[in-house]
Amino acid sequence: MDDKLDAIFSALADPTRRAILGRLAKGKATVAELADPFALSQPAISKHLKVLEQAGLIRSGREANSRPRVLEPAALKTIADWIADYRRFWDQSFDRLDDYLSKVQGYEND
Amino acid sequence: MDDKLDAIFSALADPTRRAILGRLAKGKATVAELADPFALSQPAISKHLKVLEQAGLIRSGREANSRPRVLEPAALKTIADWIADYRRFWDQSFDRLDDYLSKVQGYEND
DNA sequence: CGAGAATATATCTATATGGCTATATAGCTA
DNA sequence: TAGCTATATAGCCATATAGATATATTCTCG
Repeated sequence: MDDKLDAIFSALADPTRRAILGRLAKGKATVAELADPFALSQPAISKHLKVLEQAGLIRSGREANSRPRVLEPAALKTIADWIADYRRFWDQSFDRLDDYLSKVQGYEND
Repeated sequence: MDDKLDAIFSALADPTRRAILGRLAKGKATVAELADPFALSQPAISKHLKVLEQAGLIRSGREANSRPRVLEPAALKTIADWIADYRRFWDQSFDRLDDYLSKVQGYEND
């Protein structure tokens, strides 16, 4: 798990890679599309994509000639869960809100 | 802001540093106390602390002979906010819950 | 099958990072 | 002030990372 967190945090510690995730949040994209906004070589982008994929933040597909990438939310959830343990430090109302919700359980939630 | 995120994510991409934050979540601690659980030299720990401090994740105090560290939650909130933009990708109920809360606003929240 | 398009891999270079040991600094306390 | 304690800084080494360019691979299409 530590290794997972290492890889995910490390992958996110780069503005290019975060921007790529931002783009993928709008939907599937090819390598060329992902590279377009940047003044970087295509291999540089491929390298960033490899880092993201190894961290589990994205996945590669296969579509004719191209290998489109999609977001893989599980990895983001992993670190969101990690951070959640610290939430009480900045969000005063968190404990009470959490408490409140656990009692309500009546709101629409499948 | 990108620089800030770079520094924070990068600081978190190390298990030793995350463990230090975990310890500080239980309260203020001296460098010696923070170093204790690890098989690392004192200078190595001091370096990690510097990284955490430059990322804004901790602060140094001054108490007689020692320089105790405390958690600085704002930096963690910064990345929690960043991740929040992706929450809808893994949390199906998020949109509706968010909607629900914005209507209630009557729960105890100062 | 041959050409072109999309992407990956290899190799090289420069810089960053994490660890160590040795040493410096700062504040108590006798 | 001298010495002890707590911590920081300097300098060194090994490895990792982010770029680049050149080249290889894999499909598609005529």
